[in-house]
Amino acid sequence: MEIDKVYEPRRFEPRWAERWIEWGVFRPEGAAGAPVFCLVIPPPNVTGSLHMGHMLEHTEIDVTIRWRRMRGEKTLWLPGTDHAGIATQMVVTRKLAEEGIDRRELGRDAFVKRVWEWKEQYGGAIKRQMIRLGASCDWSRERFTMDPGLSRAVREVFVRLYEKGLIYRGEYMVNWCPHCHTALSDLETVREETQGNLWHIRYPVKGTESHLVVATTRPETMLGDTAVAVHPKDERYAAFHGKAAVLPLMNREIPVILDELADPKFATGVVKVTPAHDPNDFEAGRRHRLARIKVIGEDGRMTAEAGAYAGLDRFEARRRVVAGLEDLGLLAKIEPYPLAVGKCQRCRTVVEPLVSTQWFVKTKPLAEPAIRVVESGAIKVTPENYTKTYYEWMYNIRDWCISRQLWWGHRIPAWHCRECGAVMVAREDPASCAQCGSARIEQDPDVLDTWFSSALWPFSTLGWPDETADLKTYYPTSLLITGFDILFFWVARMIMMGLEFMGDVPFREVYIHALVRDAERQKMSKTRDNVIDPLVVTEKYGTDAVRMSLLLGAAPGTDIVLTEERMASARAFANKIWNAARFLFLNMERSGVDPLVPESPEAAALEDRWILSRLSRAAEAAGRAIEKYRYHEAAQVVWQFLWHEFCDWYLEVKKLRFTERSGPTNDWRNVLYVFEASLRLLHPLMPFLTEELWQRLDGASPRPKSLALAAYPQPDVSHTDEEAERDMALLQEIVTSARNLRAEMKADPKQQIQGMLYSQTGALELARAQAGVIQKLAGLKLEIAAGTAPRGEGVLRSTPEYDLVLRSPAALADAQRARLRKEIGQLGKVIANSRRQLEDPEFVSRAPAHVTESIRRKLAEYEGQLAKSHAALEGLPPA
RNA sequence: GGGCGGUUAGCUCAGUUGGUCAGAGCGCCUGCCUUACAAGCAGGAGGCCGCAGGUUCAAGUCCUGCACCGCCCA
Repeated sequence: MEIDKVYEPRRFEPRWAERWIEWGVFRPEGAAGAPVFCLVIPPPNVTGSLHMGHMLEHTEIDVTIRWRRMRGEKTLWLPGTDHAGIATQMVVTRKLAEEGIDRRELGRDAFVKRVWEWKEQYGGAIKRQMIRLGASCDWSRERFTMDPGLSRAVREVFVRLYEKGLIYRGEYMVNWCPHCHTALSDLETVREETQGNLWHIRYPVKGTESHLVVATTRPETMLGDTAVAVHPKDERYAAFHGKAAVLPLMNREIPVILDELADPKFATGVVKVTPAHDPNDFEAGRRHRLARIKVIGEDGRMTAEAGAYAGLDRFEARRRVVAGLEDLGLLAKIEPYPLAVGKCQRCRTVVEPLVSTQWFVKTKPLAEPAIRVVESGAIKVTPENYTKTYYEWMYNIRDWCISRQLWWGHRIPAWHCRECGAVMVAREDPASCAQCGSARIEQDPDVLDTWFSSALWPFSTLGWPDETADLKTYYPTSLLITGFDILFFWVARMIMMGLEFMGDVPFREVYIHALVRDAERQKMSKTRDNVIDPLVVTEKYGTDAVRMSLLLGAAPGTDIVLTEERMASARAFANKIWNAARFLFLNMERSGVDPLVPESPEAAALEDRWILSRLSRAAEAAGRAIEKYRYHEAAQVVWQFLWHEFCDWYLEVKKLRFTERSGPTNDWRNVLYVFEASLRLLHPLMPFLTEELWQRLDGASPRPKSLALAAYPQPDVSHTDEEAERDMALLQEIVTSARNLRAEMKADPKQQIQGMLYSQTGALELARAQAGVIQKLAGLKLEIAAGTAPRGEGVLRSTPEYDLVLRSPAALADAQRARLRKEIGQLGKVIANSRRQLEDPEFVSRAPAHVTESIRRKLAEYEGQLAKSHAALEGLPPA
């Protein structure tokens, strides 16, 4: 059997990625009555390409999915992408601009057509990448938020919510991005700490010689001021109640109003009120029935209302306004002031709070049941801490602005009658006005927020509003794995929509994964230029190694620091497994054994009983860890088992038993059995390597075409063998102490050394039975005797179970003496500790028996060892 | 301002209900090209578990305060 000397994943990973799909391995199967497990992917943007965050998310999902599948569950991972309204429109607009085409000249329909063309051409990148990385999704069920079916779901939901009064249209203040030229939801604006100023401006008070000084971070908005507010209880300004101020630069008279908007403790305690350009002022404006004067337009330029400043960019207007005030001597002072500026999540433009007519979802009624399902545990969130964040947001939820002034997306199914002004919201496009019969109706130009369609994802992807078989089988889905950054954007909204339209939760569990950071603990981002491209490192280290390096760090609630060193070490692990396989295959040939895996082991030798017991425990621990999203633990358990138990000890012992042309002995059958089971154990974590190796084995009886469909190793009580584990541990200890002594006496690695082992316990029998193994692994010629070691024979290691003595030149006495003294010192400390505890009557009377008992036993052992160490020290020739 | 989290070996982190739990990987030191693997093998060093109190027979583990760091929301 041919096998490369070094693990080279590039040679087989792409092949398996394709074959798994060809073979239909990832379609949900499972015996009748098998449990169903379904997970819908957090849909990546069609515009995007895969980054490390995706790879982590997909790896965790894939581990879970593969493990469930191997457990025989009917398992579905449903993939797809969302249409990313703003991002995609921006990308295509830019591309058109490069061709010298203006989107507006092109027109809406032609533009949308171009976006679809673009999507067909580039939108497949994510899918290809996912396939390459082995994501075990059922691609036959791939969905896109703009698919006809999902679009129908969007429309149905919109109509139903509208009919129920949960969608309304109105003039409100929204976050407006002057660059993307659309309204944004609160969540789509990100706050950024910026160094700004607090400008203190004097507003002359009419009919007096005095001024009111207002402080503002946005002086240009003063052009739209329609009031000045002071706190009703602020005595300082009592004299100004009922007066009016004269707005500088505009010479407009504006009232001094009493409102709690003004914080007496902040700056001067006087605040200018601009109802058209600030959310708080907007509310104050309503309370006091103030006019709203819009001085900044949708394009970020000053409107005609801004008088002399009309047409200026808003930031230029700011400079001019400040200069103007200065000229008038009305600028009291400029104070540096840090502030959190709202920016567009997509393009980083400073958002402008603007009053405009938008569509909103009334969220309170939807939020209440969504809070309850988490409180009641109908949805279990891991790590649990995130529930607090969730509640916090949900209790203070605000209405959701869902209209976007874009062309790419689900167009709002509302029609406006130009004759009578009626608004119609309908499942089918109307031909005429329902109220006046006029044919002069026009569809609302806006589209819906992409998250509106994403919120329906767990059921729209399964066929809703039709009652499809998939919907019946897979809803509610079992689990959602996603990042905390979209807890509000997406998770909360899916819960609300799922409850409203399916009458049930969209998923039973949510696992929130960590963030991937670089070596300096920085978040990976394009702007920081510290991203590790998954496909690049996958080429270099192998997909399996990158997966493993992510998993090893994936402890719940802990961010992952990812470095290439980690990937290199994971690759070393893969290489180790690869070479273990290579060793087996080469030796099989030599021994004339077929790669035929028996159905059950024929445990005979100690190492067989031991490894089967360890395998059973590893399978149990790995499964339990995956189930609890403790991926780091699963990875560690499997790593430890395969490398440090299977390779380091089991194969090393078996190596001694393989002889040429031996044929299929029990040793061989057991090795093959354990190796095959180990590949199954490792498969969810490292699918490519394990599949590649597994395919080179045959089964004694028919087996699935892919390892992905084989059974995950089950914990097997008939294989757990405490005695074998104890004996093997003792054997390992004997070998290790012999190697340790050899190192201490600086023995030539190739030199066989004369040794004596004395024991008065069960170790005697074990050592006699395993003498051959000990001798070979430790490089000894060993004599075994009952009793304890006599003095002064050579270097000694003594334990409660045995004394091991290696013959050595007297010159080594110094090294031994140092070691023994150190040992004696350490023993002295633990003995003193144990004694102190045991002499404390409180401890003895209150601690449970097993604790005191174990300390008593240990104390006896320590004392015995101390005596032996002393004796050995005295037996040494004088220094 | 409100909320959440972190502080354990040189680095990155585990440590599930308080009772030998002081651990892993990487790095470091020593010796080995032992025909599966130098991406390896064998051996080893290294930690008052952030600081100060408290609860308990017993505290990385529970409570309080403090210090520093990070994140979210206003």
